[in-house]
Amino acid sequence: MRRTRRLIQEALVALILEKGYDAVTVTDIIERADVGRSTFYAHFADKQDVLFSNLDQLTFLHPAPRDDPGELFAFSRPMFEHVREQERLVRALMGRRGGGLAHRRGEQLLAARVKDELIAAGGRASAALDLLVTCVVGAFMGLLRAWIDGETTASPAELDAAFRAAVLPGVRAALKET
Amino acid sequence: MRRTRRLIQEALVALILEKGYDAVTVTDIIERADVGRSTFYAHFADKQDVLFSNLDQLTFLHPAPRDDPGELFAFSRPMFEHVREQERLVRALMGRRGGGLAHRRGEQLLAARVKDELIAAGGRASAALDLLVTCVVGAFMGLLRAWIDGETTASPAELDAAFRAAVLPGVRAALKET
DNA sequence: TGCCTTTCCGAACGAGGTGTTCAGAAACGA
DNA sequence: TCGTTTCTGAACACCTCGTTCGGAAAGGCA
Repeated sequence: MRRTRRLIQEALVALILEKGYDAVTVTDIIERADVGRSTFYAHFADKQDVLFSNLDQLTFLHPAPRDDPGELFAFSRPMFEHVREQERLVRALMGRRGGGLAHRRGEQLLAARVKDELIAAGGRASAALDLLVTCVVGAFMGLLRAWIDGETTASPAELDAAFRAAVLPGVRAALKET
Repeated sequence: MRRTRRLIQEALVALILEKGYDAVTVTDIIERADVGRSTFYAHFADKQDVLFSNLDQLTFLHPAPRDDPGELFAFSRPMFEHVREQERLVRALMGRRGGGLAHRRGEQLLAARVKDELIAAGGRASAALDLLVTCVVGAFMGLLRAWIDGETTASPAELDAAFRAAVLPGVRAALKET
């Protein structure tokens, strides 16, 4: 049943926020969800499976594509806003407490997007461009995790501004050289 | 004995490179090190303790301080070079296989250093500066991990160049505004 | 209502990991 | 040679995992 799946997913999210992903055991989950042990394994392969099953619900990972092809990194602000709206779920899945697994998924999706934008803006695919993408993604994910882990209380607008200010000058300079 | 400690540390490094940190068990370690179980617990509290005990040997985490106060982020190139020299140990401790624990230590040390440099270069301590620091550290650690995990084969000089090109324009602009 | 199918329950199991304890062996220094 | 430090490895209680299985509960359908 779909209800059972949801109970298990929500139990894991709640427990991650309390103890951190690594400390949560399957036994914890089934007790919290009030579900039989065999029922758990009928729906999910293991703990990680539950974690990933929550990932689809993170709307900020699937932002609206290129509305305005003129502006670079237009995803930034909406993403930070989505993150704030889904604060609870994001904190559980993407922060330090989440064990880093979901974080890597986010990095990969973002890297693909950033690379697309840079190429669309005139960059040529090359090893140097990949390094630039890595820097941009690193900066963005750094800000994201700082906010998720409560190291900053900045608003989405401020995070967006900091990201653009830090990264856009270097990116523009790199694109002009091509 | 110091020899025993070293045997255990080296066993963990070797095993991380083979299986990844999470998959390594204490039993694995003592078998590889050819050491009694009780001996292990006489020297280390647990697996994580062994991991952290290796951290002091990472020379790139303790770079020579501010030789030339004029140049921003002078640590970058020497760090990438140190990383290459200690490739094996760095791969085990700082890469994805290392479980991310040591990676966070590196982030913290680097963040403190970057913040110091920015303030020495005329930046004023503020929330905005902290966000900038986060971006810079994110970019650097992103490059570092990309190299560690074999996503790029760039040389230390190339990594350094990519880091500076991506980050310095934004940093200079931010410093001028103050 | 009665029947049948799907779903869930929870106890039990074996396998494997953890960290501790302890008596004895080995190495070492004086 | 003697005494101290260090290591050994078996045994321990405890926890977690993922599976199995008989039976209970829920739900559709006639």
